[in-house]
Amino acid sequence: MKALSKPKPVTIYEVARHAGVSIATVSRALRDSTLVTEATRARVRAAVEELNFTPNQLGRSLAEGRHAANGIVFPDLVGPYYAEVVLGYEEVASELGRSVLILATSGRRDATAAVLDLARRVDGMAIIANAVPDDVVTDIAATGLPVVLLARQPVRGIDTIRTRNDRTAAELAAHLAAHGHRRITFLGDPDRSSDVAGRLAGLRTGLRAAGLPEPAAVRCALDVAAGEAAAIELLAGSDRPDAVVCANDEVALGARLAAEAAGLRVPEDLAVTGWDDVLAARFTGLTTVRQPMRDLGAVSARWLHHRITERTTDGTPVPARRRVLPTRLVVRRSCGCPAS
Amino acid sequence: MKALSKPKPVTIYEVARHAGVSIATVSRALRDSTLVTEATRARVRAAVEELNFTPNQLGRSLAEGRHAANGIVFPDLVGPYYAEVVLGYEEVASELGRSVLILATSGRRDATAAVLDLARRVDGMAIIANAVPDDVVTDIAATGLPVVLLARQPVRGIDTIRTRNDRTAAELAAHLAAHGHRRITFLGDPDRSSDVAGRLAGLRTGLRAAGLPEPAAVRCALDVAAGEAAAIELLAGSDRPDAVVCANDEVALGARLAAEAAGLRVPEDLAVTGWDDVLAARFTGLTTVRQPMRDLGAVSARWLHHRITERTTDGTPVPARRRVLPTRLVVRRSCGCPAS
DNA sequence: TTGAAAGCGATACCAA
DNA sequence: TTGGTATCGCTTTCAA
Repeated sequence: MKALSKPKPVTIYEVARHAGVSIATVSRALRDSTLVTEATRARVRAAVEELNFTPNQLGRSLAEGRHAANGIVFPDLVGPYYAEVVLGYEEVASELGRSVLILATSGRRDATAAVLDLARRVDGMAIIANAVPDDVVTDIAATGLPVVLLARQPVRGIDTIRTRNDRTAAELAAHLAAHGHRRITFLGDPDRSSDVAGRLAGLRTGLRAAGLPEPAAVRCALDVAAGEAAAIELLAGSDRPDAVVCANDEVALGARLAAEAAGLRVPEDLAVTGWDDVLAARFTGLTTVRQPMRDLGAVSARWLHHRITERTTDGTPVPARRRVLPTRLVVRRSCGCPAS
Repeated sequence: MKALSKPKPVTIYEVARHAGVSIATVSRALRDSTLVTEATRARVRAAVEELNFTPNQLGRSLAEGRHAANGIVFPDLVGPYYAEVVLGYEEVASELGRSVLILATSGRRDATAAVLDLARRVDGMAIIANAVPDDVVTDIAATGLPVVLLARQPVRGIDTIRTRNDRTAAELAAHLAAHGHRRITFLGDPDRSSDVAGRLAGLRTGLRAAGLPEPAAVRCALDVAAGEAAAIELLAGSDRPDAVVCANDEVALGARLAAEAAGLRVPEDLAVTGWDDVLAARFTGLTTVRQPMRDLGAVSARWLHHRITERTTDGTPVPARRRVLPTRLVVRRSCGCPAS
């Protein structure tokens, strides 16, 4: 063992010298097939083996003018929601030979700077929900960097993929109405998420169609504690609802805790529904809505790849794409249905 | 608008020309403070503004000889476990000014190649559990690339961080023994995860200490379906246990389903415990063990950063570090304790 | 089929 | 304090 301090990186030059060829030939041998004799290719391979050469990705990328990497930006990874999206994204991206850089923006003051930094390291990026403000999104897209938006209000000229909120929420409303629930309250903040806004809008539509009064809406964050706190206050009020439709499952679970604490039975005294169908929903009989989160990530990775590769063959600007993935009402006990 | 086809990247050269200085000065103005007049700095800044210049990260990294990026490798992101680890890792890494590349190896044939590719794109990487085989780990570490192992059997010469399995599992065993459970079976595969192996070992130790017989061990994967299937078979057998200790919460939830299907009450007829304390555990009264997953990621990011930065000042090779983070038994109903 | 050499876009050393 | 220029490691014409 020599000095461990500097593991002396092996470059293409050494390989070339070792194989008795030029660096150009080494480069070719390592990628093209046609332009190199099988004999020389073998010599190069041998040298590569012997020297344990591994091409420097930076040099390569710089020369090729591409990163061969994609980014994905999300608020955080709390709860299974975003994690699933990221997983679907990663799977497809790496199938397509691209590395994946992640960035969580929640709770950091320099989110914008971080996203701009990310933009310098990738050939395209997906942005989930409200991870970054609109103007940053448009700024980045204006750079020419391919961007795809997920679970977020579309921005002009940018590809967007969402999951169905309105229609399924309306369906949920009809279902609750059929159960005889009349005084329905929505728990969640429509101003902080376009998904939540869509769910509330759908709920409104559905209730109206059922001839029921407008639902009240109580703002709260998307976690158990927030849902519990909001529900405690709500249930202590004079005009207690007979059903709460929650923006997601965590909130619903929190609402349930509040109901228990208030001595109310679910669903007899208070129906509760969620959204996302997390594991806990299944095991607590929570009626909810399932969405194809993995697909959301997968599709976005695929779209991004198209954008990235198409942009080399510059033709007419391909118009922005939109897609809404289907969601499905999952009926369990908490809405008033008999235990299955 | 001109041709949108080639957004013509703005380089440091244009900025230099625009500001009437050399590229060296531009570079300085954008980083050092001392070596540039405030006046010239202003001119450079103006040019940067006007041209909307953004430095190319590849050029920069190549020149600096570093990626300013870290990798993290995990089997998958299913369940909250790895997601939390990744989140903790990302948070610290980006605080330290490093980007984060992720790689999921589960269910891909070319896992090794993918990890090696990742190794070319980062200054260091964390590897979780059995995401990649030992020999690959040592190969990468031999490269000189800083590596830290998480929730995994230590490898000679490599930093490793784990969470406490044995001791807490023994504690759990004692708790179950105190409940009067005597015939205890373990559900999980100790051969596929050092965490699982540690939990089983701890269970053994604890039961022995309590004067109870050796636990049976039934192998199964770490998801609900696997747990359910394994438990169905187990409970159908002639020598039914009175408690099953599961390798994680998902398995425990599956076991519970099996118990219900078999007409057994939990915990009266069968006690069930899990590991991880996922959300569903809390809401189903599952006795389990909580681990600091976020910390696991955070600490590893910090260690990695040390390794990466220390290696410039080459001195004596710092010996590999080891750390075991504490875990905590969370007692709920499923072990036999009264509902709290 | 192969080699020489010109980039790719920054950093940083050496002079001035 | 500034400019000129070598350098990082690779890809890719252009000739031979």
